[in-house]
Amino acid sequence: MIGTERADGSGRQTRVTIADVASHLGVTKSTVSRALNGYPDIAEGTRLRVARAANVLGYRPLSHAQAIRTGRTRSLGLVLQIDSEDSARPFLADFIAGVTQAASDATWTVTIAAEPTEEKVRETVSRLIEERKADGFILPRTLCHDPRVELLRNQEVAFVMFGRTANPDGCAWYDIQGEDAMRDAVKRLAEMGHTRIAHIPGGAQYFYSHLRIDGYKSGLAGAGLPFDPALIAPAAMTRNDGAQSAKHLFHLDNPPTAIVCAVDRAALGVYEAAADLGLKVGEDISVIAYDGLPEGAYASPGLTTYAVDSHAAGARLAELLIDRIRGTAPEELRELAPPTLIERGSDRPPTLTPQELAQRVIDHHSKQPVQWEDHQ
Amino acid sequence: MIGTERADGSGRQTRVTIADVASHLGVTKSTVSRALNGYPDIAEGTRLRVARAANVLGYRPLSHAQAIRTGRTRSLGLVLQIDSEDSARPFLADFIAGVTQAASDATWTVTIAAEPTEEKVRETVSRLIEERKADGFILPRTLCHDPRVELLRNQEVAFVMFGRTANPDGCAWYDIQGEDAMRDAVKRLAEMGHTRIAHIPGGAQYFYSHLRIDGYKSGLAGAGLPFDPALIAPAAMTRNDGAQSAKHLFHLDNPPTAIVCAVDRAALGVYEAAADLGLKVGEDISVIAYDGLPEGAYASPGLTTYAVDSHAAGARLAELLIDRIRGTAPEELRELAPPTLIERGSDRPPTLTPQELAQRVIDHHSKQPVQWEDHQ
DNA sequence: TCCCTTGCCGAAACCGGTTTCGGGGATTTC
DNA sequence: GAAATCCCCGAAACCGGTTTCGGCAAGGGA
Repeated sequence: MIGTERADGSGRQTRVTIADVASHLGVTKSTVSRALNGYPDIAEGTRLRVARAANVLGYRPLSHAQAIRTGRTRSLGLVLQIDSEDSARPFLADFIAGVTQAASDATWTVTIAAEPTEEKVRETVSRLIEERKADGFILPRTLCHDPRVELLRNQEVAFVMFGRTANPDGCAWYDIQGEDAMRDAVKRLAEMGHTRIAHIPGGAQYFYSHLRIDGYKSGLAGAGLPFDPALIAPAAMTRNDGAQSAKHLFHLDNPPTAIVCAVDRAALGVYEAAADLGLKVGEDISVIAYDGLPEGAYASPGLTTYAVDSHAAGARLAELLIDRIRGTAPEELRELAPPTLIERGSDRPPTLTPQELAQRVIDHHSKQPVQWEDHQ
Repeated sequence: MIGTERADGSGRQTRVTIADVASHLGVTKSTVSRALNGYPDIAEGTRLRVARAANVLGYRPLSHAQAIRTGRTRSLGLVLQIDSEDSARPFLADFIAGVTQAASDATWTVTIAAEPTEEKVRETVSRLIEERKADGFILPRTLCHDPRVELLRNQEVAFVMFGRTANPDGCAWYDIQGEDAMRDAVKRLAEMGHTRIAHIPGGAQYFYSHLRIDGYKSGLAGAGLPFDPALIAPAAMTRNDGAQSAKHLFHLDNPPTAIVCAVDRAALGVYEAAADLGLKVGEDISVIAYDGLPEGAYASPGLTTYAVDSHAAGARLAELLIDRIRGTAPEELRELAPPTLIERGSDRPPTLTPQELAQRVIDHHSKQPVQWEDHQ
């Protein structure tokens, strides 16, 4: 008769089932179920009585008992790729907090996994689908041609991307307009008086890298500056690679006095390369980047950068995915958000012409032994 | 008759159920279930045939269908507390990777949530228990008196702690011996010639802070140095607090020439305070800390610290929790691991006596306007 | 007054597994 | 040779929900 009290013999409590609230009201399970799930063929009064009784008795539907019939677990899948070295680390806590809090608010949960390689990520996604541990997936760091997207499209499993991709068919997404950030950065530097503005892009496999290059170019066009392919450095996703790319730029015959980086980490490498050549960031050379890593604030001078709100992104992605799982068309679930500029000290009007800068680099080498390949 | 092929009318694939593999072999569902779950009353030959058929047909039991009867979801719960400001961020990626990879290897999954406050953490844990979304929980950052532990003990839900706690009844744990790290740090500094060695502890609510203070004291005792309560600074968990605590120490009449910090972040604050007073870390003042944050490597000089392997910790915690859920007694699931020293440049033999150091601080103030309360 | 809707809810099947119960056949025991 | 065991496995109940189907009563139209 009861449910919330102790079990028959053991000391363990037995949970309140839908049958308990049904018998408590003198109706059947089916009525309770339909009332709670908003079916239209339930009288308003009944719906209220059921809701109240469920609340009073402390009834919580067992999601996996529901799942057996509905096929839905009310769970979002999040499979991260975490390689041993520096990856999306600093974002992660905020991003996860955003995703899980939005999920919590809708009484959904998040099933998370992390794998070191792209292939293992796919395997894990497959396993989660097969075991129905997740009703849909959030895909961070989307690639131009993303095998995860292929997989999920084929299996007809719902997903949303953090970022855009080459083939948008059937894709829902949330993304920050990194291209606008790059455009604004160039504009900003041009207005300060810089005329030679370089770009260090991110890895070509990421779709955003291409968008940001486009943004860089349109920034040049907007400022009336010519586009010089030599000013697009080799891609850099890490501090070390950023340093290499920066050295490459500094040793150009006609070097840039400002560098716009696709990612903060590369910009921190620019600091390193500048220091090695006796150049001061924020004086001899200006830098603007993108991401909003905390390290940028501790660098000296502080790194001017466009920050992304990872918490908000995660939260919005969770909401979009829930909508997607509930049947909203992917075309209606595409959102872009602007980045926000954090002004610090790394971008200033130029103090040197490109020629003077080139001379400084040459002078530096004549004073010191060349240390070109030290960051092997 | 079949299952792996297309459904009746739709184009969607229908999954392989236990009934499919049963009819494929001409046995009943119950036989298949018992064979797969290792029941003793199944003939060895039958067990093999079932296993092979399941494999060939690609049968994967639906964990939530099992859960409805067994009450187990094969899912580990991980509820993090992430406050807006700096928390355990850098560890997090590695830790999560460790937990999820170990869970994956056992074909378990991880249900994650993050909440900003202690209270909301408890609410979420309760919800996950009520909805049976997790069979047990991993508790990071255990407090001396941890309400989460109370909750789980009362509900008789399995859990393992990352860290120890005041009342170990019914607790399983994995922890790094931070007390040994503090002891060794003091020993190391004493052997270098330091005689005034201070300690900046972590927050008193964390059990590890007390352990580390004990380690610090036993290090002093081991080196034959007297314990001076004045050398235990106010607790500090952040850079700013660390700077305050360090200033407090530097302004002592008989200041320390070396500081052992319970956490890296506080040590980075020591750098700040030292710089403000014109003191050089690694020369005028030595610092050793604990955590192994990446920021420590970028500091100048590099911070000597004891690092914890978060990935290994997460992985081991997942394994312990699975054992715990399967019924192993908590007393048998308690493990301690040693931290590993990362030697960088922040600890050196003393170049100043405490008296000389005190004089340097006084001289500094006479040269510059006092800026005592600038980090408000 | 009668018939046909419409609104609301009960009865029962169903989802995909697990577990209890019992029974048939082979083997052992006396 | 009959009875008692033991080894396997089938039949069916069960877990806690959802969903289909159908029926009863009230309301509406002729």
